[in-house]
Amino acid sequence: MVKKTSDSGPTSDPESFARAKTLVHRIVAERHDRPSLVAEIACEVGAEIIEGIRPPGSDLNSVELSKRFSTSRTPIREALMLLEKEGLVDVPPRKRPRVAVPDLQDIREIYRARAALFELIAADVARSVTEEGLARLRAHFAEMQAAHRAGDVSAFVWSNVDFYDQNTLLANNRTVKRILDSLLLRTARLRRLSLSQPGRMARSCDDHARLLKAYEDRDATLAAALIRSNHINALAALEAFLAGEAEAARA
Amino acid sequence: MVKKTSDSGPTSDPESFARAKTLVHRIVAERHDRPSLVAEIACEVGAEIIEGIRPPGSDLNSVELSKRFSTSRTPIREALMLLEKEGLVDVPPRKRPRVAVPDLQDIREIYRARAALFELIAADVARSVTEEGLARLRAHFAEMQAAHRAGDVSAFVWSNVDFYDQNTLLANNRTVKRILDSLLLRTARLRRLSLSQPGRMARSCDDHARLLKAYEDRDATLAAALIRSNHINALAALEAFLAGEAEAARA
DNA sequence: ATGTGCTTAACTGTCGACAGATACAAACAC
DNA sequence: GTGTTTGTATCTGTCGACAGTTAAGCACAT
Repeated sequence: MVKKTSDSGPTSDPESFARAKTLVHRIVAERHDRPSLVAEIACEVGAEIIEGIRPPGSDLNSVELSKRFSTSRTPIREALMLLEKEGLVDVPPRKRPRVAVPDLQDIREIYRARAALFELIAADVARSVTEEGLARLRAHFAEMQAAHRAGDVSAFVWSNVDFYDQNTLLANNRTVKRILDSLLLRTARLRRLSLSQPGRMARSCDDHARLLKAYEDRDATLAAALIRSNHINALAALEAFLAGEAEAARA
Repeated sequence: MVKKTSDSGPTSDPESFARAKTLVHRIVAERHDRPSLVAEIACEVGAEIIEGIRPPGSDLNSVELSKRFSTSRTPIREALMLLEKEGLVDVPPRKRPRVAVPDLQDIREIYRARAALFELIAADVARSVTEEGLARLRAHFAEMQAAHRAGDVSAFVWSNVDFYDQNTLLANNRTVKRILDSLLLRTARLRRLSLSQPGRMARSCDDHARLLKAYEDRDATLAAALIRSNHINALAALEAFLAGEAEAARA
């Protein structure tokens, strides 16, 4: 059963949902130039997963979805396969598809893989970045700061996504971009949790300021080290949050 | 049209084809515990692509494939989507599916991404490897040496795949393993070309001997640096080969 | 020979239906 | 109250068909 976005909890508002949908579209429907039925379904359902409207482990009934989108089950199956490819959905053979349930090991692995790949592209960016590229990075950083001052976690998360997107764009590396996009999707729901911890946004702003400085100095080694530690910090914060949540659940 | 393996050129023999099929199966049908129609089709077609029986850019007619496998087009479409997910096939919307054509930039990106991720896991392996793990790595290395002495490029390639597989296994990192497997698939056809260059197998043996030594010494930093340079070397050799081939094509 | 427009055959996306597998629920045993 | 079996409703995998789109072939002009 799908909850309407109108009664969404603190994890989803219409604006954030729209951003989530755009993100899924960019990643999942990358090459689908024309509006495609399958892509539309995948984006909608994917955004619902990212925004927490469909919690991990919940059923993705293809009959129900086909009614909702007024199609047959064939496009639904394809859309679910697209989302499975991005790690958002589990489609075990002959069993009911479900929203993927990432465990702690998955999360650690994803953050570490992201760290390693961002190291690679940060070094490339530091070497080749133009003044225009720097300006774009600064703009996204400014958005992050503004969201921080406003205490708007959701806006902060999306500005942060934009910032890293700009990095992958500047590195001009399609393969790594694809992989990072996919990994991003799988942690999109968790990022907000991590950043909602007190002091986390401030810390993240500091980290990104230092990274920006390294880019300005064209210091590839430092940029790589910084972007790596940014991710390790984010992972630590997320682990702390999840540990606290597990504690709370026990009480 | 599908060529039979019996009239295959130097890029495919039945044994190598079987290995290729097993590889595709492991990656593409990872969680399909039961023998599945879709997985079977994907493995067969994927192996044909890797082995060069279906050259890059050739058509993958779903009607023809459905006749060949005696199924309807639905499982064929799913199998092609699985292979697209691994980068072996291009399925543009409303157009004919084709075998993917990796360009030079793709190849560079894939090798560099592989280098970055193998760096990550090599460090982990060096820190945590047991004597049993080392024994397995040595066994695969011995196979590589044997293939080198026998001048059997195909056997060398597959032993090399086993060696790296053992690395990802020892690192116990499912996420990175998945990514590396996927990247491996896309370059599987090219590895043989690279390694068929004179002196390349000898060089690769030397590189792997050093890596093994670093593991024995539990030297994470050195292991990471070595596995990285192994990949950079392999890329350089491949680029040299492709440049030579382009030259030959022009003449 | 080369390029251009039309015709037509072939292919893809989507559909509704059916067979077989799965998971839920109720009845039953302990 | 708990665990096990059985029955049933629901879901998935696959199919053949149809409509709309693509591209290959052919005639014709340059």
